[in-house]
This record gives sequence, C-alpha cells and structure tokens, in this order.
Amino acid sequence: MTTSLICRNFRMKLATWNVNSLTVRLPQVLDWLAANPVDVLALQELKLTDDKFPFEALAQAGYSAQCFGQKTYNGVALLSRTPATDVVRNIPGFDDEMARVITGTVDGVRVVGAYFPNGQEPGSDKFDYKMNWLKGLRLWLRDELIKHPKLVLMGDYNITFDEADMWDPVGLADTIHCTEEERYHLRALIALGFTDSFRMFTQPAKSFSWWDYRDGGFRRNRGLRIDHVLVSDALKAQVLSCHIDKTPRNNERPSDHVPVVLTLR
DNA sequence: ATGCCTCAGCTCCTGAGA
Repeated sequence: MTTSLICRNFRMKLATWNVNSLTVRLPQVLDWLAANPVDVLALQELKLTDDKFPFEALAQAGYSAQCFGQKTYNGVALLSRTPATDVVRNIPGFDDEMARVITGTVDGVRVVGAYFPNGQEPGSDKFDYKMNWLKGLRLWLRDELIKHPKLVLMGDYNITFDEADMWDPVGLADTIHCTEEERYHLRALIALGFTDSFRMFTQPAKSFSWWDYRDGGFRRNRGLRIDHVLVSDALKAQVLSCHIDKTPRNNERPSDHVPVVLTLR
C-alpha cells in the first residue's frame, strides 16, 4: 500500500508573555488571543494559585491550558490549541520552591515556558539564586535537547544579550539584567545548541519587550529586551519570523512586558 | 533619590518586581 506524503502547509505560531497578574490581565490575554490566534502561548507571573486559574474562559477561547501557579509571586502556564502532552513542572534535578517553568509537547515541538529569576542586585542572595537556577536549567536542558531535538525555550529571561537590548547601555552597564555573570549563563544556554530567533532577522533599533511603569518608560522607549524565544538547532531552518508585539503596552492597566511571537513553518 | 508605578496581601503599608 502506498502512502502519500501529506502536503504540509502548516504554520505554527508560538508566543510568550509575562502578564504580571493573570487575574488583572485575563481580559487583555483573551483580546490578544482573539486578534492573534497563536498555537501556543506561554504565560509568566500569573500571581495566582491553580484553583484560581481561568480554565473555563480560556477553553471558550479555544485554548487548552496547563498551569503551575503560586500564591502572590511567579506562576507559569502553557496555553495551546492542541493539548500539551508530557507536561513537566519546574526543572527536574533542581530543587526549587518557586513555580517558574512549565514544559510540554505541542504538535511535535517541545515547548519550555520559563520565568527566570529577577536577581534583584549583583551580590545579593537573590542574585546567587539566579546563578544557581541558570546552571540547573542548563544541566537539565542539555539532556532534554537530546530527548527532544525540536525545542523552543521562551519566556521572561530577565537578561539582556548585549547593548542592543538596553535603552541606556552606558548608564545601565553592569546593573541587574545586564551583568557579565548573567550573560555568561545566557551564552552557555545558546552554546547547548540554541539561536535567538529575534536576531535572525533585521529588527527596528531599540526594540524592547519591557518598560518600567515609572517615569513614562514606554512613552520615552526606555526599556529592555529581556523576553526571548530561543529555538534549537533542529528547528532553526523552520523559523519564518520573530517579532515583538508592542500594542498591548498601550492598553489600560497594561503589563510592563509585551508578547514576543515566533512563526515556524 | 530610601523617589518615580503596579500588584498581592497577614491590605490604608510593605515587599517585590526590573
């Protein structure tokens, strides 16, 4: 019996968005999904427990959801049109009190949604925790990439790659999100076999994914690019585009972060 | 500037975010 190849004309869209409270931002998430019907949306900073997660509203919008919540802080979720399988919460092998990572397989792609630690200030306990967390993530991903070559790692990294990701490279040099120690870990992740999909393409100068609420940060475009979508080597040839969608930052009561969207063929 | 916003919560102040 002859099997014919299915003509694949399938484009897969994946996005990440730190919503800074899903309770406050749910209407904006639903509006955004209606206008941007992506296949996968990773959310960070839910700031709610699983019993308060809006499964019903998202199901009515056509999305299956896997959540990993926490009271007050952190909390992550994976929304997808096709239900995610083989779901894993946090980093296997790294003991963590906080809900920061959720992983699942959607349409043959291993998707890791992550809320990297903030780190507060170089030299602080929180900075040490961030360094340990980054090492734990890398050790786990090294094995995960072997099991799942087609992998997307996306979320709020709380790290800039270089000066192009900073509104004030001089004034912000060596401050949190911009230190050599943080960037060392980010490059070490890349060295596992990832590419920053955003920089595969020419982008507008001063492209950022986060702006401080204070002092007119967005209006003056004083921001940072700290939300990233990394694609594994096995997926790189399938990348069609990556862009930052700034429009939700104009909403009333916006999140301080905006979505980053990846399109695969 | 120990500041500026925004959010959650042991809620009318504080801690955390970035």
